[in-house]
Amino acid sequence: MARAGTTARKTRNQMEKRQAIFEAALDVFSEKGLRGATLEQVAKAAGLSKQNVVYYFAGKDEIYAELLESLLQKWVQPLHDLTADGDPMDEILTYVSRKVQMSRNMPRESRLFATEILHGAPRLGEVLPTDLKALVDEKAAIIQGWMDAGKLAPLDPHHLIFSIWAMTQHYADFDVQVRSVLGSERSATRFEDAERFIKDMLIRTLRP
Amino acid sequence: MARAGTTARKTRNQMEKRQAIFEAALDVFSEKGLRGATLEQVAKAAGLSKQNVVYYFAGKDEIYAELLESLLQKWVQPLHDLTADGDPMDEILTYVSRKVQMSRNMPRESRLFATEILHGAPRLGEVLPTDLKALVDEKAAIIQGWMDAGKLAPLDPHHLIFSIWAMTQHYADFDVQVRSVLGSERSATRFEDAERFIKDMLIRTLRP
DNA sequence: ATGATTTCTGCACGATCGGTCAACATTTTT
DNA sequence: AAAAATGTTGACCGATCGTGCAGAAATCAT
Repeated sequence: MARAGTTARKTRNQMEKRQAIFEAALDVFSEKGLRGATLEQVAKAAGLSKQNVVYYFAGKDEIYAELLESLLQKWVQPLHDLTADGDPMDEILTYVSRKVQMSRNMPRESRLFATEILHGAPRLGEVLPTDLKALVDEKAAIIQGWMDAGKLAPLDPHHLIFSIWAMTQHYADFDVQVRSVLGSERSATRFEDAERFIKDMLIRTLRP
Repeated sequence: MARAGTTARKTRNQMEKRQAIFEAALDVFSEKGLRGATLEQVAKAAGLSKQNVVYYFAGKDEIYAELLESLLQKWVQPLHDLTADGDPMDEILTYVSRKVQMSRNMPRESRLFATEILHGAPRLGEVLPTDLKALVDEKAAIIQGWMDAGKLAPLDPHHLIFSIWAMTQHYADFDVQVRSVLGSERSATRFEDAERFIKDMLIRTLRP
């Protein structure tokens, strides 16, 4: 057959190889960007030949696009899990915890999205003003409800979410800078320190 | 002569052309990244031919390196201007103002540095652990002094500076996302709203 | 075992990019 | 005005990259 993946049906082997390519692509793309990375670097990182990679994916752009799409869900999951059920402050601090945890454990994913958005999000342009906006609006409404009920200090919920994104992701995206400024000793505990700092800041800010 | 710029002496014309190339390079590099941008795109944006650009600069990498270096000073100036002389809260809020202003008026510069650091800062790796660290340590010591004097609530000054960087630069680096989530109406006032939000947050946080 | 299907490679094309060089044009200097 | 220095362009080269394709190799079904 000409190429794998032309049909929706995927064998076990195909899934594994595709997964290996995804993993390699995440490594390479997050470090060098889409345009800065080469197919051969991805292939080598996946332990395959360049032509073999093309057998499993139509091309470089398709790998990148599918990788981005496959990570999107996981990336916004913590915000999804913020619900109106729990205690307001707890919900927000738990969200911060999970976001810091993601910066620590998934820095490649963070940098991948950061680079994409930084360059204008040409491959996310469709989903940002629809899905992401709807999600943020929904959660902002919940937070607004808490504020209206006097359970949190009144602040703009959208910008509150932005500030949490910014502060938490900063430690993944700009890790080199953070480590350089902190020095080698303080760098060891940078994520714990960051989590504590951000939580302290939000507690002081949001306390009614 | 083989090339301009081989000697340190620069004529008026050379300075102007080099400036035009810098301006064009800032446009192109901040949007596409170093590897994603081509010399011809820079040349076209500068109104010159590709060969003519190479006449004024040794090559693409040199343009990028010199551009980065020429912007570095301007980029950290606001932090330099934070001194122990003024009122603690005023100094910090003024710093926030200037950083938000830079995100609004110099988004290309912000994205240029963001991309560079995101990709490991291979061309800044020397200056981050020395100059930048020294600068941040100095200002962190000032803030720490204010906290010790009971003029500000006690918090980690380094992470305080990181959080200000993160929140303010977020509105330049991830502008597409911010605008998508806010929608067209609310986007119009995003920088004013952000400045107010961040200041409110810091006032509540740092109030002793 | 044998034929069909899947997986992988060798070869190579076309395009693009960064950079070189010689020649030509313009400006400045004497 | 002549000469020298500076500025600009056209033609081109080597390298790299993404991709297509024929066919070999391996795996699987019968």
